Amino acid sequence: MSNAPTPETASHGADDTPPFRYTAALAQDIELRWQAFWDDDGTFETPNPAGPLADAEALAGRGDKLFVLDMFPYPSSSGLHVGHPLGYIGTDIYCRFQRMQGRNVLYSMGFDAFGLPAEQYAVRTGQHPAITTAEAVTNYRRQLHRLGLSHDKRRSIETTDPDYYKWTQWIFRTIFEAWYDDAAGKARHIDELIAEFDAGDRALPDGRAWSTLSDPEKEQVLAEYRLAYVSNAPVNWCPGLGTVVANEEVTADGRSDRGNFPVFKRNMRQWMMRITAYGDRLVDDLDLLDWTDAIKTMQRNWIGRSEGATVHFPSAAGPITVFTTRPDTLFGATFMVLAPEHPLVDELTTAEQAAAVAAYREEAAAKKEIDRTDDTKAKTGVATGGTATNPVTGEEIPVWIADYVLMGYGTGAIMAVPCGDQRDFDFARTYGLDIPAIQQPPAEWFTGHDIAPTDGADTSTWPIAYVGDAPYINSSNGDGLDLNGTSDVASGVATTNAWLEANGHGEATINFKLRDWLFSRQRYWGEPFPVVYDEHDVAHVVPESMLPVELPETDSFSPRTFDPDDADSDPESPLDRLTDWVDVTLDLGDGPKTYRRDTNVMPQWAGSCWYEMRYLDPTNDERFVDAAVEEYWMGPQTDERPDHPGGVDLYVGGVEHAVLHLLYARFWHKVLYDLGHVSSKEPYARLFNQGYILADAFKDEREIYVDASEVERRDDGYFHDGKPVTLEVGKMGKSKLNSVSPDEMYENYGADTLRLYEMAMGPLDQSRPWETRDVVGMYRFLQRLWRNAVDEDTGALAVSDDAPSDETSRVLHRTIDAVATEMDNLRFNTAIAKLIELNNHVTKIDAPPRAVVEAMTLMLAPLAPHIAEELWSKLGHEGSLSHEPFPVADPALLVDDTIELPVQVNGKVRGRVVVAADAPNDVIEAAALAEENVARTLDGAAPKKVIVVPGRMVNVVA
RNA sequence: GCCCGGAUGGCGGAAUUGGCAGACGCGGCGGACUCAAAAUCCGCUGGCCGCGAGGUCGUGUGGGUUCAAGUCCCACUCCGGGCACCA
Repeated sequence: MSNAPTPETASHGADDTPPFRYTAALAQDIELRWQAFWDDDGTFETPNPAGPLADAEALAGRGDKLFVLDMFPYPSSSGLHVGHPLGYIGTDIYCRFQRMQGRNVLYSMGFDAFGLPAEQYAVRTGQHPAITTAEAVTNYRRQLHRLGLSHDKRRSIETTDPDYYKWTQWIFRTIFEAWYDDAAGKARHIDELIAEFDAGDRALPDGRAWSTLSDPEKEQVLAEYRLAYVSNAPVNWCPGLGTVVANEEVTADGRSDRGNFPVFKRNMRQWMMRITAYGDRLVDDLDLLDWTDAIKTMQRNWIGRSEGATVHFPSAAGPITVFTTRPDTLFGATFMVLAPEHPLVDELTTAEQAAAVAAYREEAAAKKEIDRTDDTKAKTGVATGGTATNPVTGEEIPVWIADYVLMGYGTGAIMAVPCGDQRDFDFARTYGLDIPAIQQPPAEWFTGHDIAPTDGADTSTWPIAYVGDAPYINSSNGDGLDLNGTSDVASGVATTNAWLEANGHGEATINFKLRDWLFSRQRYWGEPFPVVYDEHDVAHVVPESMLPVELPETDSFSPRTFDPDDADSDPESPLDRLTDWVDVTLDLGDGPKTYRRDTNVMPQWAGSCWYEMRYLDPTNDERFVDAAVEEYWMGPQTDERPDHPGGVDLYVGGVEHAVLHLLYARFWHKVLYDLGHVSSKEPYARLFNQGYILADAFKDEREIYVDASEVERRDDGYFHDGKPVTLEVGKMGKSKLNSVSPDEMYENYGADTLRLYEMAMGPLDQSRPWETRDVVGMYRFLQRLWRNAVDEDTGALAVSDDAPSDETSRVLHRTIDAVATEMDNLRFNTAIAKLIELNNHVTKIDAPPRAVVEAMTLMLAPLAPHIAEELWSKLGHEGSLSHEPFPVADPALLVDDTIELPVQVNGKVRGRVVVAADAPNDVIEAAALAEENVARTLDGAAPKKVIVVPGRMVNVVA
């Protein structure tokens, strides 16, 4: 370990500022020196148990492992604003604190550098995305480094680096070569499936004999099983962007979320990922995760698992199939509603209704999805004139069409149970359809709605549908199905499902809202697929030895865009034009042959689906991560919890990734787990969502943002250039002209002040508004703390070797106790407040005792590491304090001999008494009643009751 | 429409299982230093009444439980986020 750096000279602030005052200039001097020291010293390099970064000796000196991860940034050309590093500062403090607790902490940072924004920026400026991305990454690295984050820089990655995306492609290859074995409940290698087909142990779904199939036919069959497959699925074609966008990238009104261009549905050959195979496990394993209930709920809702039944209603046009979560209510199904686009509508429609149906379908087709699904509008529909047979009652029920039923969801048809569903009830009342009761509502329900109780099927007086548990009535068909009298929905569902299955009318079904993941993009700036097609158009993944498939150089990286309204245009990827690259001769095991490369690239999510694992073993060129290294850092902590799934110990990031990123990463991780490549079942054991930094933004009368830094506050409002402007609070961002750069803060206050300010603003998980003028508070705190230890005129240490007073010791140890607890729980705002209190106490001491200053310096170190290192060095210590033990509170100093208790009379504080900490209740009571103001308030009246809460307070009930 | 959060001084926020509301910071006021200002330092700072001792009101609104409610329960208002007729 090298020696601590020495300051060159005293810094100089304003004319008569003492030369060794903690000014912004001195802070900068200190910060740059210590950042250089940490780099040279390798202070934050973390040893691995195996592989290139293994260091057995260093590892032996460390305690338990801790893997802390930030959601890595997408480097934009405009650089960081002070909102970006909020979470990074939090994780850095936590890591520094845990290092001082002896943990072996892995903490690094990478860059998610592929993606459409870089490509679009490059298109706008005419520069290659590789160049603009590299510049943005360099700027981000500088800004983050200047913040003093304790990253292990050897472990940093960029998703655009071929050495990184080689393994992204390898994982794609692995997923392509896998299938989901429902019986085993896990993914297996595709060769095992082929072996089963070859041996005749598994039949083809369509009954053909495997041995009679040609190779391309076999490949077609296998594509039905593979976890990555090409599908001729409907996609969202956006001619204005020249690319296909995912469902989740389309806004509610059917436009692209980037650029706001129209989006059209069209069919296209696309790579898909079979994430739906993991629907159950993605839901069930949420129970193993230390995430907030809010995020878990969002994932559950997105996956949308609902258990119910598929039911077939016979009709003249063939069976109409619906999915229902409430098959137990089939006896109340008195009509059906189909989407206007449903393929059976034509056949069901009678001659009399043909004109009305045609008109309605035309009307529905012209509506946007948002209008069709607008809940505030009245439901419309028309009868087809056709009927279907309710399979449990045998009754003919009318079939309607209505635009609120969407072809894209479920089967595009529903059964309507008007007595138990408000939407169906409204529809039935509007169009005069039958509403027989199938449950007997309780008496209170009738009185609650001011109507006379009815029984039997009559619902004519009901104002609304009855939704709730109640005994079934009219729910028996004399053919083996009888629910009458039962009031338990679960058993009603189970009984009905069994009957449907036994009689061939349907079966129990689990339905997911989750769809397979559209995994290809017609763009340039992404990972190329490691896929080639042969003369039969069969996809082959290239062997591992041919990875990475590098993104070819080109100057024409823009997607070809079209008239945004031209729905009939054909997508063309930038890679399509590079024929030298597309047409390739390879030997895939049966001699050199000509192939055509896949010209799609992967979506931005790909690189972020596994990046945490590359931090573990960034230079490994044999494997994406060494197995022993993965197990050390991410293996299940079964000693902590028997069902611990493994994964990152703490993952911090914004709630905007609650669904997509987290779900995709979990899916990839589970595939890798099933195939034995990782020991952890889940990538992120604990998730913490940080808040956002908000900032005032101002709009002028044209509704255009004005530069927030130029706005003047007056008593009568806000003004820009003398004109009134309106205030709008929101996320900080370049487009709102309210960004504050960290560079500005480094220059005016220093990184330590910025770190403290961001943490002191409020709890880490809460959004809070930025106020530049408040930053000075933390700057003053550091100045006072510095002055307590250092003579501002000479720069010499100004501590005494005296033992601290009893009072000071108690304050110190109470602070140690509180700060350690608060830091361990990520409550840095209150940890800072406790340190300020201690420092304010120390300020009152002439020459503060060394023991107090040393402990205070160590406690400050995670929060404001540079000034702490400098003080530690001035206190005569060699090297960095980063691995010094965090101070430990002496329990004896946490308890006082005497305590002051508030005394209430009827709940209002009337006085205070000082008693021995271990005083018995009757002594406390006597003291309380004797207190002057208490006695006066009681005015001689005898108290009815006295409540003594030991150590807390006394309440006298008069 | 449904679901999930949230609402505390002029501002950001603090407050174990219900137990002294307003820690800490900003701002404001007063003072020290200075020719003066800035910076820095010290003190005060929820509203109202009172010379004071003290009293009184007070955690979005209205009820309730309790010796005691920011905290628990019921109803409501507003703000933020998520979902979108999910069958």
